[in-house]
Amino acid sequence: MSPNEGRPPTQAERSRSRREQILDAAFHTFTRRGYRDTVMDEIAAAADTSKGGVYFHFPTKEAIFRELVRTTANRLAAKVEQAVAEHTDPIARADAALRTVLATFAGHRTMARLLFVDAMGAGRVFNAETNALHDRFAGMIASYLDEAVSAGAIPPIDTALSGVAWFGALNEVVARWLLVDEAPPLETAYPTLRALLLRSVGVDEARIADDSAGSVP
Amino acid sequence: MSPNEGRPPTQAERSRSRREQILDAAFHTFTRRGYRDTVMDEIAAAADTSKGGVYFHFPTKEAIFRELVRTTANRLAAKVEQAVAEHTDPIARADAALRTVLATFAGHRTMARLLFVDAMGAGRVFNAETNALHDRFAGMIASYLDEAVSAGAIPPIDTALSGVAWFGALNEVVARWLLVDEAPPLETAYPTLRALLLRSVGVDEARIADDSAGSVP
DNA sequence: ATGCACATACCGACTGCTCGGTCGGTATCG
DNA sequence: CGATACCGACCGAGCAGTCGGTATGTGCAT
Repeated sequence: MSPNEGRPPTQAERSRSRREQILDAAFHTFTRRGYRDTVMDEIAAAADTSKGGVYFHFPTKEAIFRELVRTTANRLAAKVEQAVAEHTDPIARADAALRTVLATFAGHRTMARLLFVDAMGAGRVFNAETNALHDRFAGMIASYLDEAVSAGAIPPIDTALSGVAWFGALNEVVARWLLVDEAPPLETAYPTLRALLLRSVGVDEARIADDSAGSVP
Repeated sequence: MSPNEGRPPTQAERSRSRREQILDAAFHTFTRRGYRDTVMDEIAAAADTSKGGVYFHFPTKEAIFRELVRTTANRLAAKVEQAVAEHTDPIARADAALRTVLATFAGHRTMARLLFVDAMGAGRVFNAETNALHDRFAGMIASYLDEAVSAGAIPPIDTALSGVAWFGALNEVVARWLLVDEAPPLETAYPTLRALLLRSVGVDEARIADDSAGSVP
């Protein structure tokens, strides 16, 4: 563990933990109320501090939101890349990516909400951000598809557009799941979505039926 | 034409045209600035009237927006249904729907923006609205897919989820096109997207290659 | 240890501004 | 003379961000 155990925490430590606390509170508030409808006093209250306290650690509301989106996206991307790295077969890799995203979102509704609902609802200022975010994930998918193409697993296609379409399909399924009240578990959509997407890029029917899926933690 | 030509317009006529004028102005302002960033004074100015004038014809900002979304969605749905009605073959019908949406959006960037970008950015209040809108179009797609299934043109699949996925893919492609500055014409995406989507629901490769597409006005 | 000087962390009343909506008034039409 | 259409100054609520203040460390000299 850390080198010092039952010791009064230093100022820097307390400061960092306070920061995290505020970030956490902001995350929850943003995901519940959306960016624009979240009031700084609410974040402060949820973080058991005051508005002044929040503004001591962060310069603006926007900065908090940006940091949250960035780190959340990073976390997800890391998870996906890790899952993908466990496979070498290109189709299995694409498949792993899909499965990981779905599983992650299924486990953390709020995470998905922040990335895909609020990021849109945050207003035009964030369009560049959102755009980059979507590009990033669509690009990830496209690169896996590229691998699959050059490995001869699927016929040559417009992988960029396919990446966008895959992402869009995924996004919509997740978004629908987020917005509907009595939502059936997201994982139930996986087999169908998997088949749909793999078919769309011309994967063999035989390969699609072969469900050699590993489990996701 | 209308029964009376070079005659001073009646009060009711002027009122209606003023209403349209305001609706038009609101449409353009909403699509340029987004719902939240649009100010009533801006709408009034764009409509060559005053805030009071706007509020004479509409009770709230929200009412204007709702009406715009509703009528815009109706117009699009009508176009699609009309295009679909010209075909009997289920695949051709689904195809026509896709083509129409793409062509319509290509011709009216702003229309797409209102329906799919602003409707999300309008805040949580409109979630129900947006949800219903997405459901409506996903449902339309699903019903065409259902036809295709019962006609034996494609294997039995989860058409509801496929509709959602199709719509999501379409939506994302359009959204990307809307947000990128140097956008290549949207129609260039059509052949690829068509192939992608049709393949995803198991249409024969032969049928996909057969591009018996009619033209869209 | 004790006192002191300074920094860090935090507080909450207040400010300044934005913006949806109102209201008393005016003009034009029928 | 209504009624309908329109005007724009004004109201008031909401809210991001500020600022003067307090309290709690932290380093250092005595």
